[in-house]
Amino acid sequence: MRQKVGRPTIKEVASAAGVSTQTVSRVINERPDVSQGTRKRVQDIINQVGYRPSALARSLISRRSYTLGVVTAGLDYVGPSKTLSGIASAAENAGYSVLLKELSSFDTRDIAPIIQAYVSHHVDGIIWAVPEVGENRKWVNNPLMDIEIPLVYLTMEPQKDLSIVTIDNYLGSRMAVAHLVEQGYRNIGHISGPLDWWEARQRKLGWQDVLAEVGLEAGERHWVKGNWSSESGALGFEKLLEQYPELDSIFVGNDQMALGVIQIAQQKRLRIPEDIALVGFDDIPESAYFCPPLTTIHQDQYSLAKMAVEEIIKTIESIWDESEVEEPANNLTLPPTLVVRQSSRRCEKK
Amino acid sequence: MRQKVGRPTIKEVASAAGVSTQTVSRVINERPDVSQGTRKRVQDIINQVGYRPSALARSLISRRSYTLGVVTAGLDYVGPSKTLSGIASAAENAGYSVLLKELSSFDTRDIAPIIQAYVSHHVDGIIWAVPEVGENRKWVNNPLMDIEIPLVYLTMEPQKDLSIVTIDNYLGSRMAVAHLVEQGYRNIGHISGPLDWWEARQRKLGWQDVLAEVGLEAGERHWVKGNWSSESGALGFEKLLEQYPELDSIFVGNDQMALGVIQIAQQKRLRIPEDIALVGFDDIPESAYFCPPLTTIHQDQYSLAKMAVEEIIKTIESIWDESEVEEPANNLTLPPTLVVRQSSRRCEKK
DNA sequence: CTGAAAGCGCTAACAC
DNA sequence: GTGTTAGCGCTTTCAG
Repeated sequence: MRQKVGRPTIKEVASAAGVSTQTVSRVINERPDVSQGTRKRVQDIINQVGYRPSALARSLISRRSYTLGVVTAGLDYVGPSKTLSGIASAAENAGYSVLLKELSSFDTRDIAPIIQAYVSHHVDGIIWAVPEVGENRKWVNNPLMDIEIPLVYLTMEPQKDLSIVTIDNYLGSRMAVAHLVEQGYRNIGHISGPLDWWEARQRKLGWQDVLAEVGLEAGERHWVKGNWSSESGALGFEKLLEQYPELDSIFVGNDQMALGVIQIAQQKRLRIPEDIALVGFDDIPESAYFCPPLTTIHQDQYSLAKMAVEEIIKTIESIWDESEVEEPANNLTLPPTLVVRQSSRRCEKK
Repeated sequence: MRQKVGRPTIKEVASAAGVSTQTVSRVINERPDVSQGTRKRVQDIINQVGYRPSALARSLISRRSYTLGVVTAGLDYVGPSKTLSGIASAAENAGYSVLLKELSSFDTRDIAPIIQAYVSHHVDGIIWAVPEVGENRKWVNNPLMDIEIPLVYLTMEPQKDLSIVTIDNYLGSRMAVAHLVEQGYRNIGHISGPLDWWEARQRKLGWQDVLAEVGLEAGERHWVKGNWSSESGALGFEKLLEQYPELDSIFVGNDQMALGVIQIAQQKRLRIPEDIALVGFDDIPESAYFCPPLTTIHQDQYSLAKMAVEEIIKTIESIWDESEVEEPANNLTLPPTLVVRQSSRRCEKK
């Protein structure tokens, strides 16, 4: 017959120390109103039996779980996993646990079960760290979403009355294209990401706008659509070369696709940057070691994540501080930076 | 004065439906002993008020949380994040939540706080998805670890009485080197990962053993140490060229370092594979688009993760099935596969 | 089939 | 300083 041991409870500690459970509670919560002697005695027992207060029971009564629900998607991409990493460490530092949920697809529309699960777990806040794709944000202003739980979104179009933290993709794209213009390139093509992604649209728009502003062409034959993969970059480049033979440089929607471009360029004996200059987006670790090293736009997903966590915790705290002033929803936009490497340096065509 | 709204409780549902809380409980747990009429009436109220049973209260009483603690590290690496992705989806499918904790460094030795936090949260099991580095497994057989919680480890040296799920790095390495031998290469160097990593040691060992078995040299001057980064691969390659000039091929400990090798090779006008053949390890998505495409060893981290989750859930269930037979600790080892691309195809040196 | 009572592990609000 | 009483939201006896 197996003896039921289980973990020590506050009651056991109390009786072992000869005090009431209330006193033990005071000790573990570091309340001042316990005498030194009692405190030490209780603390000793606690260490001795390895007592850990039940977070469950505590959350149940205190109505706070110190837990954040975090929704991600595409953890096999560099961006999302880096973001998650930032969220996890920021939450940890703030004393919050992370209840993770990964969406099986980017454009999951039925988010009710997820929210409900989080409600059921009494999370104090939710971070929606999924990029905006297709209709996957349709629900944000739904009546269904009249949740009492603070919610912060990552990487979506800024919107009134919502807490959103995002990288400025449009600005990044402008920086990339402006750099090519400065370097003297005049026939600047674009390989975009899938246009149901908000980020892909922003990046394409930046390209169009900068070219328009300096009086260069950005028409239909000057760009092609990819799907973020290296393969689509390779295919896209071949197509672009056909429809835009004067092409002297490309702003590519992400680094993976740029890698595909590099491969085709090698096959066709096109030199980078002498024949075709290249700028990517994302600054994945490998991009510094492409042949040639890739000029790209660096996004600091880590800071982004930290800001999101700080934002949501601020909101949570404000609810509990009884400060009648509800924390207003904030839109925070982080600027990316340009990293210049060899793939875009101006070289005279021999 | 702020009205306390809060979420609906079982009590409210009960009184709204004119039944006792027990009956509501029976309905949400889909117990058979409720009449059709009552069931429907209760269910309607539930949907109407949007009632969700509290997972906290349930776990507290049922002593099961249907939650898995998952420990990772280095989510900015491809491997760990892919593994986490697999764990998240497998857990989801099995109806378990994931409480995530990311270690700030690989060789965290003081794991007590982590375990204690998980105990406090009543997790049903823990998946330790951190690679074995340095002394970071010292605690596994500690008395401190006399936790009642099932624990499954990923990616560490198989060990009796522990549940371990891992890729066979040694085998993968053997496959890589054997492939080079088959292709006719005879001066096969190695760039290893940091040797405090178990995986790096395994990969190096496979290289040594295969070479020894076929009567080729694998001495001190035939390998150098890297740290997984592309930069270290580049540096390592330069050093290796000096100390091992006859070098005709390299088995590199991971794909990132192989990328560094490729960069240096281009600078030195060494052709791959004509002058130097290359095999990597990991099969990161980019490796198919390196110049040239990289032959490498593919590890299926996703299946690995799935197996770990299945393993731990089996153990958890076995505890609750009162089946006096404790589930024995299992060591599962998954074979990787060789992916042949251009970087290792035998070409006659012109 | 349904309800009443007890209690999971803990803390808030009061007594003493 | 410390103990008592009540109860967080739910489920498990055990009556009816």
